[in-house]
Amino acid sequence: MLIRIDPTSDTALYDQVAASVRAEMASGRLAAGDRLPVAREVAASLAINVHTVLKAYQNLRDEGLVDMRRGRGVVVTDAAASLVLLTEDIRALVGRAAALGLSPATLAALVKEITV
Amino acid sequence: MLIRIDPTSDTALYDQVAASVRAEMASGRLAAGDRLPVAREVAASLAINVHTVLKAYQNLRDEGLVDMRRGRGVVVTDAAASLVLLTEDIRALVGRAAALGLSPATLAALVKEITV
DNA sequence: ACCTATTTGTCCGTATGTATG
DNA sequence: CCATACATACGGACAAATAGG
Repeated sequence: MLIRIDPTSDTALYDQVAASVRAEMASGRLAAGDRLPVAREVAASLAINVHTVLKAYQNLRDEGLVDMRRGRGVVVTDAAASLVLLTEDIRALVGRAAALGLSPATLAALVKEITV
Repeated sequence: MLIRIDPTSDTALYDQVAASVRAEMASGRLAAGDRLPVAREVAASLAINVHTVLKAYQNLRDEGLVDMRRGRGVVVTDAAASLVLLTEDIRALVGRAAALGLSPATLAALVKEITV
């Protein structure tokens, strides 16, 4: 499992960690049943706090992407599979946007605006 | 605003705080537009940590019951009004359960089971 | 049935950032 | 510019659930 963060980014660390995990799910490298690395180890390897990693994991749990249990760890749920399908749709959308001369960034802005 | 906790209870402190606020909303003592007491003061008066209160508040925000903004505080949303209505339904349900010889505790267990 | 290691859950304390008024 | 109050991140400690020997 590869989790990366950019300390210079202005997005919250726990959001970066969660996004990193989601990306792994979307790519299929993390599938249902797979276990996420132990929070404390992730924190150590990224040189951030355990609480920060746990908050990321808990957010993923709130999204239904993982199950968390004491002594058992964090396990990817079936919901992660739909992320893979969603990714294909997103890619297609980005492609259509690109064909229209719209960058992924502006597309993201549009999506965000509509979501809100 | 009255927020009470029972240190001897086995439910998490932040859950007790959140439940206390929800009760105020359900009773109508806290209505839309009202402001929740500052987290730091609540923590001080209950002799618990600010984070514990903030976590309770953040949970309430995730439920859509309050709005939280830096420098402005925590404000009750319109969604709180529906809590009042819901309370009436709950009371009615408890009444029907009681008529059937079921205690609120067993009713709660049933509700929980169905929810899950 | 017991014990131990693992791993998340909760709580505390502190510090700094940042939007609001 | 200043005070307020939540947001984020760090650090540490102990509890509780799970798994495995």
